[in-house]
Amino acid sequence: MVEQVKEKLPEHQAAYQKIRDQILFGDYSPGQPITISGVVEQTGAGVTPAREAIRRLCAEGALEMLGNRRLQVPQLTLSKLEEIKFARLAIEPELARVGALKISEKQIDMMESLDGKVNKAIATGDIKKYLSANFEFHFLLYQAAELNVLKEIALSLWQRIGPSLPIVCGRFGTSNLLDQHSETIKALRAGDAEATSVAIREDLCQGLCLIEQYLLAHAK
Amino acid sequence: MVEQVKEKLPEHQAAYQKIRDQILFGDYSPGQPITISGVVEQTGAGVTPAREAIRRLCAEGALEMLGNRRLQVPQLTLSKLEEIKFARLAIEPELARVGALKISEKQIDMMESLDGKVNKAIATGDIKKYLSANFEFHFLLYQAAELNVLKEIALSLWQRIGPSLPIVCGRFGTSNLLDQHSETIKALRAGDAEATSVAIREDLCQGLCLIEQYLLAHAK
DNA sequence: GATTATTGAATATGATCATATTATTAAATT
DNA sequence: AATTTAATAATATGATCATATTCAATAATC
Repeated sequence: MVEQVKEKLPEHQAAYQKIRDQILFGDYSPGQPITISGVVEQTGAGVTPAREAIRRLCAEGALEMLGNRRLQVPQLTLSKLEEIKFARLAIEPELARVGALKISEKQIDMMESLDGKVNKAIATGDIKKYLSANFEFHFLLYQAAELNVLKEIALSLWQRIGPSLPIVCGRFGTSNLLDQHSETIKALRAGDAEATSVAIREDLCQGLCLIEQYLLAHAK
Repeated sequence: MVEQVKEKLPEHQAAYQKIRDQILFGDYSPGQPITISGVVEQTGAGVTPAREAIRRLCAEGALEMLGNRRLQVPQLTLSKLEEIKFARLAIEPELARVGALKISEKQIDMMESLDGKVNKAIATGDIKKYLSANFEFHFLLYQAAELNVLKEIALSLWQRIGPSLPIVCGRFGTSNLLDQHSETIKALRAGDAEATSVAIREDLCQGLCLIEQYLLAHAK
């Protein structure tokens, strides 16, 4: 008998995902205050599930508890960015390497299609589309690696920079966002795991350097 | 860990810390089911704060949501351990290196004292004492690094192995736990950050290899 | 004028309850 | 005997409410 996949995920998970995506794709600004009632309104969840979602996001570094019972989207400082950079460069190339060993042709096709979306978003200057397509591009590869611990760490790190990306992009414009993904696709098609890892590393470096420049320019 | 000791921290934080410490120091077993009412009893918190604490622990990988509305302490598989090993060896030596640059004499004294507790616990075969003293030894150093993002990642990784440690120790006995900490203290006293990093790396490797051996021996 | 109290609004917090879901046990069917 | 079905108990879930805390604006004091 075919088991029916009933996807009725709990409110707290639905709320978590909704807010998380909003954070990842630039719907919130660094330093923006977050309230429970705000999350309740945004997600349609009850107060208790909303609180659960918030605690989870705090644990992942996507939100920040201020001590005085207040919540906010964290500010990205230069020193925090350096930590994130270190961790991402340690984790994500490994995810890419192992992902390359396990990914299927069909999934590579999907990545190529996502790469197209990325380019289109860059061309049209649609920042949110760019962010979501870029995210999906990377995490489709990471997902293939079947390394859930490392993938969770990577996700947490992405959540920490999400809110700053629209500001950085707005400053430099999407035109400066070169597409580094074709190298990745090429390496994947060739079945070259090491080259895939290097390509992803290059991609990360480029993006992180842009943010670095922005923060340097705006440091006092 | 070392949360800011506020006047009165919220129930959900107190509950989180209590359960987390129990997980870190081996009061729970891998695969053990966790219930909300159980957490309520353990912590004295209400249902809502208990749920918040649980969600946070899930986000940190200390607990696991089973899909069927059930919770458990995660099982440590060999493949998961390999991921954790990779991440810990990437993150913790860096925390040690930067910690060595910033740590004070007084704090080194404290670490030396903790090292004494570790040795004593090994001698007396007190596993829980060993686990907590060892944890404090490492995280005092990591705390000094003032790299909160990396420290949070490290903590999450420790939480994932915690439940398996009493079993491993019970199998091999505490007598096999050589003390690798004196090298760390020596390097810190000499102000040698690189040597500190190497010493911590060695310490991690030793511990991780023990767990690896155990899992290999018990894999089917 | 600057600092300190005070008030009220907004918000977080924690408890309680009704409902929905799941697991477990016992009974019934094949 | 093995499997399926039904009933029960345990548990998670989500809503509501009373209370406590904090912030912001105003008034009072120096």
